[in-house]
Amino acid sequence: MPHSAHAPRLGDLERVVMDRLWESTVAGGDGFAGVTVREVHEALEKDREIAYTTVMTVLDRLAKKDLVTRERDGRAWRYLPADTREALTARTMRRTLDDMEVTDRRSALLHFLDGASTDEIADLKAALAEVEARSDRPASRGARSRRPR
Amino acid sequence: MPHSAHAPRLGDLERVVMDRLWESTVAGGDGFAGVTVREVHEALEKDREIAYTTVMTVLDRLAKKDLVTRERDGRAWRYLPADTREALTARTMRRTLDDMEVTDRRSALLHFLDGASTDEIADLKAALAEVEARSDRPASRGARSRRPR
DNA sequence: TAGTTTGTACTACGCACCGTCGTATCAGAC
DNA sequence: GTCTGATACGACGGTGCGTAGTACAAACTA
Repeated sequence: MPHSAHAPRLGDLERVVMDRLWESTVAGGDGFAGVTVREVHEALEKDREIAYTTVMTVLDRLAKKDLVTRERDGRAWRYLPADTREALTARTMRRTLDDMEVTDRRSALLHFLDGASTDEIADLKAALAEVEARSDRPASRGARSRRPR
Repeated sequence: MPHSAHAPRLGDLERVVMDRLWESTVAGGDGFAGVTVREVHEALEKDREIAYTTVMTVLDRLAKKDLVTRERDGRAWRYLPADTREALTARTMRRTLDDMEVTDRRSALLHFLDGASTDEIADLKAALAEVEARSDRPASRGARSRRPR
């Protein structure tokens, strides 16, 4: 198992920038090749005053943390989220669970469910059903076996 | 929804100290009234060199973050973990899930399960069964309020 | 081709958090 | 009244993050 990189904590601005990248990913659809610093900056500037270089620094740090990747596009870089929001969320949750070295995992999960809405419980059951279906038919590879590296 | 207190991040030493408190809680059993700075210090000193006041500072900070509570005992304070390891773990996980504002929670949970062992899946199912049993018999009070020690 | 624009790279500053501890001080036991 | 065990308070260095300036290279443009 290729134990992926940890999931570092996100600062407030880092989070806003990630939000922006994720948003662009959705909007951009399949052939999405990332956004430039300028694009992120212009988007953020609609809400608050912020320097272009600030955005650049943040993007740079996110890249160093492997939360985003980047590809050259002429002189500029195009930044892409390394993971979906959902994958990063899951990784962070998992890291918490692993790091805390709980002795009674069932109890921890119980506490977790304690704070869950009925909607969320339904989501969880759906997810559970899905992994089970998956392991029932391990041959059906393709669509779902794509791991979010 | 009454969004409970946040779950601040733990530093390395803070974590070690919490570990110690939790350990004492288990060992101390029911009438456990907390440990003193001295006791924590003596325990930590077995593994590494560390000043008494360092331990005091850490305990103090943990108290300020409401991760531990303290009660007077003569001139000294006795410190107790505010939550079990399991409860804190769950709260931290929940916080991640809530804060990340996932649009597709089912997908996030699916990713989460992706990293789970079969053991863990079993734990999760057990926990799920438990909350369901609980909500099936909402009249059976006592059960809900009895904390899973 | 010289100036303007557009983009990055590098450096820096202030603040908050955390590991680390020293010093001051205070309440009791002798 | 001094000694001991305890706290309170303050401080310093490192690191992460928000913030941005400056220096410099490439590409357009007049």
